[in-house]
Amino acid sequence: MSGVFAARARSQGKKIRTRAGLMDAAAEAFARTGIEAASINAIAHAADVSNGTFYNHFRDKDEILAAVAFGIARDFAERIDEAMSDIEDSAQRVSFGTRQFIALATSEPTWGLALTRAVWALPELRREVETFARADLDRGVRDGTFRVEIDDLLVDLFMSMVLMAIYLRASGEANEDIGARVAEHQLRLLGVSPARARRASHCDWVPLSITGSSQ
Amino acid sequence: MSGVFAARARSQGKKIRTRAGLMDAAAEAFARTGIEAASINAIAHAADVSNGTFYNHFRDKDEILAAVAFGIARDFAERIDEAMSDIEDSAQRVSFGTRQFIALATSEPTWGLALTRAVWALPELRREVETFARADLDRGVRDGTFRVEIDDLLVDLFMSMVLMAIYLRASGEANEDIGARVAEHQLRLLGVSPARARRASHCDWVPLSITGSSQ
DNA sequence: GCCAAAATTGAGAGGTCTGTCAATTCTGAT
DNA sequence: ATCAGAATTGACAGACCTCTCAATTTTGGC
Repeated sequence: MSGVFAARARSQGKKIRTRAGLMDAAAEAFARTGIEAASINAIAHAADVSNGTFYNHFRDKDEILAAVAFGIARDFAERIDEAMSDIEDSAQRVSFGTRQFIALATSEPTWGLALTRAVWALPELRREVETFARADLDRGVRDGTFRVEIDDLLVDLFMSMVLMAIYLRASGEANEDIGARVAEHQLRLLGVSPARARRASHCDWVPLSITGSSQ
Repeated sequence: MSGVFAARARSQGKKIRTRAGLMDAAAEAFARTGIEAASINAIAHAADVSNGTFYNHFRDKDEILAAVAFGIARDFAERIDEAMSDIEDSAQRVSFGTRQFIALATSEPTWGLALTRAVWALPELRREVETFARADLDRGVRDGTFRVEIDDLLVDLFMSMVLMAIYLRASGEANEDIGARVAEHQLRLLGVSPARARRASHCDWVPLSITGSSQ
């Protein structure tokens, strides 16, 4: 029942394993109660260490929040990047990225919610995720698939749409096709024809899942 | 230097004035430090009353949060509704609503930020604002201006775009034309032609402002 | 101006949280 | 197996927070 950080650190030395356990406990607490309400005492207790040990690994809550959030974001980006390495069509790449990002965040709600909460507390995290997303948007403009100028605002809006989708999914207000529907809206926003937007976003796919792909 | 709730309650009885002072102080605290970090002690102190007085008006922080957030949202909705009573064109109405909402939230950043923070804590608040926005979307579908089906997801996405715009504006990352640009993206998403979307969202207008219109 | 009712005050009980540190236990290189 | 250094423990000081309540001040209808 240990988390993803711990699973990945299983073969490492003690210090790294303890750190990973704290990060899993923190992600779980951030997701369940929100960042502010998660106390260091509670995180340490959930990780089965004393509270003093927390301070041997992190200076304060901000530091573990950054470690957790950037760790999750980087992990998501790597998985998605790898999974779409063989997709050439820009519209397909954008819709695939959106769908997979939402699917990953949903397959491990702890991570998804922790991420949506952290984005507003860590502007740098938002920029890092957006840089990742922007590559495929620029690509689509270069090859003529998209007919709008890609600027910071557009990328921010895409981000806000994905965050809303993760929130709706995690709170039970939306079902699993929300990723495809958000992707379709995004493609229309990019100037793709309605027919092609629908085709590119509702095609068959294999959703990634955190637990599934690390095994 | 007192806030908007207080200004509006100036001619009322003492109890109402004290309550309004607490609500202004709370909005200010929620906007500056976030909802969780704002303590009741600090709110009472900022409102120049003792902490015991707080409990004479509100049961706890949730109750004052709801009062503040619904108060702001209702105020925004009324002002915008009135200001666009003579606009007939559906595309114009939608873009006007978006622009004015962002302009109002920006003209009083305290209110704008308090609102964006409260939306995630009060699902009922989000639904109320969305109901207000949805009327013009449905109208546009009926009269043939918009060519997409309006469902809950679409309205949620519009909301997320507006919240992102308010956040960017309040954090200094965007300038004042962001409202028009967001409105333009929204119209394109609704199936309006790019040319008409641009025309309807970038036209001349008179931005509302909280302080300005109550005087 | 009077005075009952309403509103406000502020001290404090009881609770939680952060961050520290001396004492203890564990780890892994030899 | 040994042991020096690394990691962990848990009690605790100091800070802050919520909510209560008896005492005090203010309000506004007459």
